[in-house]
Amino acid sequence: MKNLEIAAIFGDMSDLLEIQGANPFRVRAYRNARSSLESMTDTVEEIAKRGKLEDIQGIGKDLAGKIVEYIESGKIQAFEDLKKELPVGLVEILGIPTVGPRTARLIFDHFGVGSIADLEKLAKGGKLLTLQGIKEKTVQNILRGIEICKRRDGTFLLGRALPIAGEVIAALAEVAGQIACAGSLRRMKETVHDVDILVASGNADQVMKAFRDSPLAGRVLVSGPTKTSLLVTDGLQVDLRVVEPDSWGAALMYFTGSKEHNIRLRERAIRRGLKLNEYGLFDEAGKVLASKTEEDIYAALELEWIPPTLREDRGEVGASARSGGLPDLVEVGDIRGDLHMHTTWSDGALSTADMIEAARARGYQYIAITDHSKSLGVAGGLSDEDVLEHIDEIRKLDKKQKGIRVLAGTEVDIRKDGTLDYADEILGRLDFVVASVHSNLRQDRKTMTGRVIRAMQNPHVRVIGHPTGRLLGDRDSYDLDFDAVMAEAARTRTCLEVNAHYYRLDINDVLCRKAREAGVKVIVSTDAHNADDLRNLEYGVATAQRGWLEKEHVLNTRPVGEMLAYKAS
DNA sequence: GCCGTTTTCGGCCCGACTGTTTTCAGTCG
Repeated sequence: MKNLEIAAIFGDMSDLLEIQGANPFRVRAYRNARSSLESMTDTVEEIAKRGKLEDIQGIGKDLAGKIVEYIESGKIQAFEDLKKELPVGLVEILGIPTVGPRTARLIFDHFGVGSIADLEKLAKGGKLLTLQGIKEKTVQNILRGIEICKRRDGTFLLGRALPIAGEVIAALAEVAGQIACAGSLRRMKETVHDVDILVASGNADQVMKAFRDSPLAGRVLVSGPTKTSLLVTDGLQVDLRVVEPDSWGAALMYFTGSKEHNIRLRERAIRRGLKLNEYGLFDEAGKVLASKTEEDIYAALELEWIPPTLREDRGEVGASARSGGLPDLVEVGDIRGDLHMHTTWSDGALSTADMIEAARARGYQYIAITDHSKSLGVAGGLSDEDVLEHIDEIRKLDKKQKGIRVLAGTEVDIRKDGTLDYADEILGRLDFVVASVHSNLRQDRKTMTGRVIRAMQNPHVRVIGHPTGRLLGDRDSYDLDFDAVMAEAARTRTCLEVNAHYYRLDINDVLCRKAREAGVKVIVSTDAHNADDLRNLEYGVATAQRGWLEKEHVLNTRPVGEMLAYKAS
């Protein structure tokens, strides 16, 4: 995807320009452009063809020219020139916590260092101490930063970090007045760098002490009167901030971000002659106009309250200024059925009966049992005979249920040529068919796209499971032309899954929004292999929210009859 | 380098914490 390639180049350019000491606003322009390109749903190639690149937020004449240059020649000369002056390895050095552009530049100018490994040797050899302004403490911080870089590899999965945040909140509940999770975790980003916890209390010292003394706490990184950062399990960094109860709303907004969303709000405040910071919204005389709740502050800026999952500066501020402009987001409680789960018939941990019971306990009106198909040997895929036998079992169990409908389903493999792993005769006997790619993952774009499209053309296939196949931090997406996939999904009334497992979250937020725009419905399912996995639904719903999806865009918010009628097979 | 409810030039978000400093620069979020 050229969007992401160009975004990465703009990101590297912004870092190198910053190290070079360029105009900070120019640096920011490149960063803004990167962020725009990363969250776009259309490809730059198409937009360029239409001559509309300058319509993209943060792209002006100059950057539009650079995008065209990259599309046509595969490189950007300005970036090549920059790399001649500064090694691109400085970008990774800038990624070390505590090392900013000035330090990176200082070190490079004296030692010509161009990688983290080289920097680590210098630091350990005591060479950095010869530099003006660097003493032992700074060296130790750089080395610690390098360690953090190596260990955390930058990110933690949402589904790992959120439970830890819950434990911290529970541990501090007694000493905290109000307490909440903020930051990217509150926005439910798929991966987070750290956990932000916000507390309102008139006695900050007591809260900070309780935090430092809690059994979860590992090494303390910084600790002042309003902020303490420390490391917990697995090197996850938790930042705790304490604010006065009167500025709770302003602080919660500020620390929830995103940074870009906050900047948008501050600009709006400035245009009104106001100032917004973490303490409140102030007029020119310094008088507080709003601070206690987020709703108050948004209202004082003539905005509707914006749900945290939308706060990414993807048009939400503008939408919130118009009455009814914000989406009425789908919620966990709207989901009536989970349509992707496994049992001991293939690679699940529970029997069919136990899985049904676990799902019923969550209050669903319907579920689909969808074990793997025959060619997925590693996951115990069911033979033709087995799947027929399993259908019988599910039908018998369904008859015994009250209040929950159990659909006989399958997660059928999409074979490498786009045909399915069961004959239509078998698929026709099932109530619900999920079709997924599990093999030959490295096909080229055209082949893979054709393969998925062919599967969608089968009238029995209601949804494509984990459509991109990515595994967060471990495996990239298949190479798919999503414009073509979405168009065919809309035409055939085939849904795309939002696989809710926090290791997948597939499709992601950006593709959810694209699906909405393309008129494609999604189905949020857990792909549960045990009872605990069923709880992952909240991550999938949050991803749908981040993609601006409303109840009507999510098929499994509908009653079972209506859901099944959507693609009549 | 972008962008327009003050606009096509002159702005561009704001404060806390740390370390190396005697009043502030750098980094971070």
